[in-house]
Amino acid sequence: MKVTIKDIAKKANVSVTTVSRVLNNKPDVGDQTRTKILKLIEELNYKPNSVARGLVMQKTHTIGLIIPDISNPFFPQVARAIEDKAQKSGYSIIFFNTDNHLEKEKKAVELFKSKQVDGLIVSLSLGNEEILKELKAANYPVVQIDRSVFSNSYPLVSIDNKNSAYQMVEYMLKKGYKKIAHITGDLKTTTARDRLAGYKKALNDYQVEINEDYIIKGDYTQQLAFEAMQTLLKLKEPPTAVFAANDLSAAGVYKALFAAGLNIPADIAVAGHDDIDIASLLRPELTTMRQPKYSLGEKAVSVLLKMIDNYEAEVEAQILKTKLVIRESV
Amino acid sequence: MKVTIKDIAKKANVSVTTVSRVLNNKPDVGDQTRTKILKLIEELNYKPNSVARGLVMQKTHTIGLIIPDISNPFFPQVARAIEDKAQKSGYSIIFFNTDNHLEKEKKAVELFKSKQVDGLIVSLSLGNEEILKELKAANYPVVQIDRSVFSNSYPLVSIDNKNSAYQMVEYMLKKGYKKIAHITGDLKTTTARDRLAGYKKALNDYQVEINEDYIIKGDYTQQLAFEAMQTLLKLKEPPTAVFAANDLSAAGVYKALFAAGLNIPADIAVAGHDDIDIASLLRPELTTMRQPKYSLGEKAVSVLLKMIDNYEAEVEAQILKTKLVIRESV
DNA sequence: CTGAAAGCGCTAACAG
DNA sequence: CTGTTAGCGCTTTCAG
Repeated sequence: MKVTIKDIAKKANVSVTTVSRVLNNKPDVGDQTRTKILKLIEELNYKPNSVARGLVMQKTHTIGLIIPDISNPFFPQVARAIEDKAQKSGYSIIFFNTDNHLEKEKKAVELFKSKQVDGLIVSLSLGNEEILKELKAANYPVVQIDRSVFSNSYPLVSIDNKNSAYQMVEYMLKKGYKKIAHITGDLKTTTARDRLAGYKKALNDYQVEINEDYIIKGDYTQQLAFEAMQTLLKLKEPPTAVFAANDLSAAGVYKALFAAGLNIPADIAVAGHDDIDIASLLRPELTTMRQPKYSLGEKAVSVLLKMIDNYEAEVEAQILKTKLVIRESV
Repeated sequence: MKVTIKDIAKKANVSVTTVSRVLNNKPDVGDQTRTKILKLIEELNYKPNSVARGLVMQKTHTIGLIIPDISNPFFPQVARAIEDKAQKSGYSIIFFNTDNHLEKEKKAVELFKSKQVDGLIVSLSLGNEEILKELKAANYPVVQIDRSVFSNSYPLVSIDNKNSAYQMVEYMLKKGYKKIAHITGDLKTTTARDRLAGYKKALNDYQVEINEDYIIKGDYTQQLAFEAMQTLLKLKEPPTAVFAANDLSAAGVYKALFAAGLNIPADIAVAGHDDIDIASLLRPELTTMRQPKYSLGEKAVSVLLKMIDNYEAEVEAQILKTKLVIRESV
């Protein structure tokens, strides 16, 4: 059967305490005893049961990750960074996909609490401020990633979405485009709202009137962006450029444009946001704003670990920089 | 502080045993007592500690997932399916990236054992048969996904890679291509070896001589495929078609071809494998073999759960079908 | 229908 | 330097 600390103790003729001491590299163990025990551990291939350890230590060395969808190309790199960083620090990652579904987000939090994870990295939807309030009241370590649903509660690791969108639209404006449409992201998220705000601000600052027909609601998916673009094309006066809220949406725009026999950027210019892998693979290559996806993940973990180690420590939001990546589509 | 079963018991003036009974929906509890306890649980917002439960039940309702890299576009969909299916069955997923690194794979297994996960879904590299043998000896529930490193030990959920590659090459052959090169995947994996075998077999069956210069070792990454294609182009007699071991490699091939000012498929035809999202986004759209990624993940979980529930149950390998997706690149 | 007692595997005072 | 004791939060006989 499974070998436990007792087995080691018995075979070594010592108490479990002593075994526990060598397991945890504590002093106060005779050299002879120590080596004897170490040998036994080796021989019997004993591995401490971390569930038992977790129970007494009140610490599981596990982090819960709550994201909308790991198969959305933005998240794998973030998740990879999170797992890398966690791995290095001796933590494991349990992940949970929510599809931005409020009920699933709640379920995830309950699950993680019952699993006694040491902290949470979350990307929630607007409407779930309650969750964070409760967590906060219980002093649970949490960091928000990508989007914030309740900014004053927990540190956020993200980018300045408004400014990032602004930069892109400004670039388009400076290129001479005036009829710029915007396909939004899921407006249940702060990121989508902020990008929309950035788009509007840029137009305002450059004295270009905002045309509500040019703002179509999307949800960050290719499919909806495809349909949005079709709507845009049916306009009396179609736009000459479109800023898609993310690259996946830009890909949907590409498809609609190709289907209509239009050329990018000659007929209509297209910009995206995020710089996911496919951006440089699209033809023409997509002009977009690069998010430091890997860094976001790393930072989130380091901020969280700081909170875990010392809840009182001052942990600040980390707003990383995006970068305009000029390629061929604008 | 955290509310425990004891707190509930105390407030309800009953023993913890009774509370435990209602927690687990056991009979033999008076209606009055039950409702009283239920009310208290609600009021105090009590959630059972699953670490403690896991310790006594010897069951954590957790599955360990060992994959090379979640940010490789093939895996997110698989991972999503795994998490979905697990979630539905009350299990959580801890994931671990190994980069096909033998040491990391070992570390992952050790970690998961110490965490007492109920089972493992693994995608390992050749050279780590030992791991599986040990696991097997300990009767640990494991299912291999995508690739097998030790076929007779544990069930494999995957596709018939040899046959799949064969189909693609056969299609190219029938299209009239004779000078077909192959950029392999990472030959530390069975998938890459099988695809290579399928490629060779197709050429043989169609009496096309195998030209070793046309077989370039890759590792499933875009970068190496890019370089491989450059090598191919320098050949005295460059190929007229190339079968890349996966779509990511095909993307690398695209880049090299574009850089050389060549047209696809006019100058050189390109085929991939897997049908990841970008395949239909590339221009020209990529002809490839579709892997049922989501199904692979689902099946892996259901096979594993069967093993967990009853280790003796006969669980068979699941070899799913791939599908030739003809688009524009061949 | 209910409770007392034991124990899952481990750590942590406290003695000696 | 080492062992005894208690206990983490929960489930499970076994009595009553």
